[in-house]
Amino acid sequence: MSQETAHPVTLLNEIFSRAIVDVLGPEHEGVDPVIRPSKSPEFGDFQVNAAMSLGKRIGTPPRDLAEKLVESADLASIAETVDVAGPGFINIRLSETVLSDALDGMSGNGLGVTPVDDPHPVVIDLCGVNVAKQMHVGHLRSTIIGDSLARILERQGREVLRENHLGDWGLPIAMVLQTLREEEVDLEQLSLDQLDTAYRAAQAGSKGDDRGIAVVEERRIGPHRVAELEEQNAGAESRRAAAAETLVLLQQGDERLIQDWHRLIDCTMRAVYESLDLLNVEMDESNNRGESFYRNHLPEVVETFTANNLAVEDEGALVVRFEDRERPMLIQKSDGGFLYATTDLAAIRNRVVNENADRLIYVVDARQRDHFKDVFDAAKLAGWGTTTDGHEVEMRHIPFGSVLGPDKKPLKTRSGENVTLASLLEEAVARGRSEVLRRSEDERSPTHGMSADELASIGRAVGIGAVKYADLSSDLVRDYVFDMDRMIAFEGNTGPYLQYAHARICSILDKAGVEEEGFASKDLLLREPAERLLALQLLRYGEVVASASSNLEPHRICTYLYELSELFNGFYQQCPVRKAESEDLLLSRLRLCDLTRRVLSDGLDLLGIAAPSTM
RNA sequence: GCGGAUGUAGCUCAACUGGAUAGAGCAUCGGUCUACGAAACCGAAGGUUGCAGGUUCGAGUCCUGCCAUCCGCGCCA
Repeated sequence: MSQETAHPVTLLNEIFSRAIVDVLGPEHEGVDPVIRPSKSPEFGDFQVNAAMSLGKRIGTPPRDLAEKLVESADLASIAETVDVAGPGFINIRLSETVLSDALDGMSGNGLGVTPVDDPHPVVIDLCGVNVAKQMHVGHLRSTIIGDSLARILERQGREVLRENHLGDWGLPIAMVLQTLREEEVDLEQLSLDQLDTAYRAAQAGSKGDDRGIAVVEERRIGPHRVAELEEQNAGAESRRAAAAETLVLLQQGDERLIQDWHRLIDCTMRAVYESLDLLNVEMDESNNRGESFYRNHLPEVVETFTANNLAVEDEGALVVRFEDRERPMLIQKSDGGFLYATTDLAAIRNRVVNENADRLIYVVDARQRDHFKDVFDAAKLAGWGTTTDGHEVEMRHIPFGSVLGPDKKPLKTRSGENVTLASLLEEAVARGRSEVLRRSEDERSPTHGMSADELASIGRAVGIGAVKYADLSSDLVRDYVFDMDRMIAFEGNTGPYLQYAHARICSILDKAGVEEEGFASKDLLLREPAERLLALQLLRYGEVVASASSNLEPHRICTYLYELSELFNGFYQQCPVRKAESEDLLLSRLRLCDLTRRVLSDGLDLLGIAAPSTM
């Protein structure tokens, strides 16, 4: 790549790194010049912030140092203006050619996204379906955040393994099987509703547990309450005993029970795949890596800990202790049974040792922070913090907040039950469709006269896109209030706003009637402020994807795309494309439109959001 | 009790990891179309960044102490 087609930030980094060494000496080799986009167009295109922190460290007034750097830096061929301002900011306005050449470079080069060269796969643990339980809003977040992170990493060329850590084994499943048998449900005709009922019956039956009594006793609540719970407990105990027997049979591979178990999974997963499909998330059976997958690995995992004195017995159970905290982690119960921590450890071992992954990402709600801290630390103690070829493994829990209702409490239905994912998506699709339909009734709308099928499909993309965008567009750890009216709005920082900008560009390009070859190699003219601002924003795309990837924060892409859409709309307002005053300007602006369209479409794809060409 | 997260305009959220006058969008008020798609654009108004200290040229961002809300804390997952 010649110097002329390099990215402006790359150019400025090189020039100012050299200037820093020239002015301050070779010991300042590799110091970051801190190049940033300018905060405001009045300051130019880019600012260099290094003079201030450096000046302080070496005892030179920052402004003087900034002057010296500017003197030493060879900017004549690329900059229009260079100024030192304020306490020591260096403001730079680049020449039109540097910008247009850089756009040329990004246009033919993956839109400026630089590939990451790492042969290790990345594992992303997402979705987390419980068999026999319908998906709810928590699964929504885990699934679409995880899917977006996967897309971002894949976009950089990394191999990503999406793993759905199914809750498909153990006592809870045995209890459901037991309940279904008692109620003589025909498993061949098993419906999701029946399964749901059985799950809740099983839960209710076993949950009048000891903990309830402990709490009641602790708080010195009346003895009648204790007696009540004890009575419940008696029933629960007998149910648990029955379930435990069922579990033993299941573990021994009882043929009929295994067959029932498969039916249970099929019934649950059919609905799961339907929702995933609607969400535009690509996952199928091959992504299932649940508890049953690891069930035979658990004794070995525990063995690794005991053999290395990493686990000790405590009140009959096996616990791992950590130096920096009181709280131990249980890996085996006093009755010999294993816990979810054990399964998570088995998964880490498999992902590192067998799949050779060097990055493990867990998209699980924020309440499990402590759990993952423990599991990661324990895995490192066991030696699974390094791949077999010696790379350090990065284990990251991506904690996300809860979805709240209008009352700011976790989202529930009016009757107090969890909102199912299916019902939520159904509402999103219905809202998207009605919005699209309503606007298509306007004779001047490009969607006017489209077939019902086409409108329905666009409406689906709008509704689902709205929900996904709302979920991904703010800092993940924060709770957010689910408000369909705000999400589906076409104004403001929403999915539909971005989709609209995209559709509008498609329409211009379509109506211009010029094929891509007609403008692909034409000169980009960036004379108008709006053209220049749009160009600068387009040039940031690669860096934004890189930052979303290293921080694992999809909302950075959302903010960027929103700003891009705003700048495009400003450009659209001020710069006629089809009615441009000359042929050269027409072609140049078509190129800007096309580049913007490609970045919008690529960015929305990283979020897993469809970009219809008409809406 | 211990540990963790969050707190920014009336509301919903940003702030490129310590940089210039803390930015957007809703909502409110006022301007732009016989439309390159007005589902858009431009403008006005709105702030002691929970509180109090500290670190330095410079703090929403780092440190200390409080306050409020939420979450977690050994044989559930």
